[in-house]
Amino acid sequence: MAEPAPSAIGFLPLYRQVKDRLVQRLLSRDWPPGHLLPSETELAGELGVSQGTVRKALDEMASERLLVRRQGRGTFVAEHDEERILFQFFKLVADDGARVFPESRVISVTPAAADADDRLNLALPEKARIVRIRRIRSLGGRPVIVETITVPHSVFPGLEHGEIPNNIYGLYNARFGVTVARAQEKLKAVALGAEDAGFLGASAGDPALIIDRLAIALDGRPVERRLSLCLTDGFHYLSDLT
Amino acid sequence: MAEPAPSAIGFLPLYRQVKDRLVQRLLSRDWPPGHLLPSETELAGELGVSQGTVRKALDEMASERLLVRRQGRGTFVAEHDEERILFQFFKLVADDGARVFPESRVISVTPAAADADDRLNLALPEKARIVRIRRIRSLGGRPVIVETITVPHSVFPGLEHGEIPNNIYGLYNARFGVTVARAQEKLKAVALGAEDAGFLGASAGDPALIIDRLAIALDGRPVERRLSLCLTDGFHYLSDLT
DNA sequence: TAGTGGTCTAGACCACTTC
DNA sequence: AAGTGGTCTAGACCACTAT
Repeated sequence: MAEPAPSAIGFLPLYRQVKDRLVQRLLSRDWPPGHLLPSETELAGELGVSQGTVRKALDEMASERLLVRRQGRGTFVAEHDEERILFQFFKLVADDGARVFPESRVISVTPAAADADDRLNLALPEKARIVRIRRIRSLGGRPVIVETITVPHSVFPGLEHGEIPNNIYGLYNARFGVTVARAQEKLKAVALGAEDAGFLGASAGDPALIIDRLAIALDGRPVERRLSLCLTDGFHYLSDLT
Repeated sequence: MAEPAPSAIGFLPLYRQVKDRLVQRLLSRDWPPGHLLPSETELAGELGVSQGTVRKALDEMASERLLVRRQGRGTFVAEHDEERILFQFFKLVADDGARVFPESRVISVTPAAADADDRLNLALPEKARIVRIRRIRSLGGRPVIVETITVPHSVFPGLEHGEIPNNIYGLYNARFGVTVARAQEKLKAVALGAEDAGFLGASAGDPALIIDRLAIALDGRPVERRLSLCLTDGFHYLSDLT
């Protein structure tokens, strides 16, 4: 690690090599969520680099929300608690600005064969199996979201057996060792169909926001596709352009 | 600047003080967009701090897109060119992923008194004047957005006289010295009204995405409110959750 | 070749938390 | 008082750009 370690594809700084090694330890669950990492000085000693180089790697991982740094206490592996979900992944906010974590009522959990659309989005091979979860989510007691989650059976084997908790990313993490690191959402306005309108206590043809999310795991794999059909009277999708 | 400079409200690191001074020079137009800043070493000498401290201030400003750093060339003041607008502020993307800068056809430019809603959003006093711009924007030749822009007359005096270019943030910058630094967007799904449907070649009642943007200038003032009514067949709003 | 930003090091001290 | 991350410094060398 003391060597410059030139790479065929340009130049890879030492702090990036350090970061890659630390990410590996997250992937291997060597350091599970909530775990306290060794101090910068200890890591520097272990890896044979200076404390400043370790620092740069840790700072970059913290900026990607993989770690949480707390002065005086230490550096911790980030957790998928409700607060993180609420701010990083749940963008629907009441018009008065209040952020509320939605409650969920599961409608169905169905194993099935992946169709062409699923295979394309989740990068799955022919004949792959998926699990589809359908649930209604409520904000302040009012049903406002019809959610359809599609995940590869290979990534979450046996997901269809057992409870589906409200915070499903916490389950992915705890039961399957899969950490959702980031996501991409595509939004459109659509007219509600009869069935969805029924779930939401609205009328067929009413406008609704459809959020098409693809969630990416720590290792870069797409691990979940989620379609959310949302009523937006009283709520809005909040997007910060920074 | 060599003093720790303790503050009544906690502790303000030296690099933040340096950053504040550099931001002031941007605000004062001492360094206009596109300008090449002095090198890190020169700035460090001028300000009486180490090069590493200047570096940290510049890095933070670059991460906020106020500056652009280019190895071997220098550090430049960011510009509001089309490319930046396209990636930072224009989130509507063709379904095949192509990013296209929209063309604009101005419908009206109207000075008026600010209503209660305008005053609330733009933090304006009673009896303030505003200018309202209405235009139709097209993607690939097809009209898909009805845009209503509301700006304080006090911030952009005389805006109503003269051409409204397609890239209006470039105009704010060049003609009025106002740099839009960030924005917040609130999205809802709505049913199209008859007039808007006419502009877009759609039918009244069709679902549309409404984007309610508040743009914030470099100094933190809200300087523009923009309502965009968008058709989303063939296009979507792209949001990255990182 | 000269100048810029980017990386890396070593060491000092500060602010915050815990014991 | 001890340990952590956060700041600041000084200096060396590397990668990239322009001339």
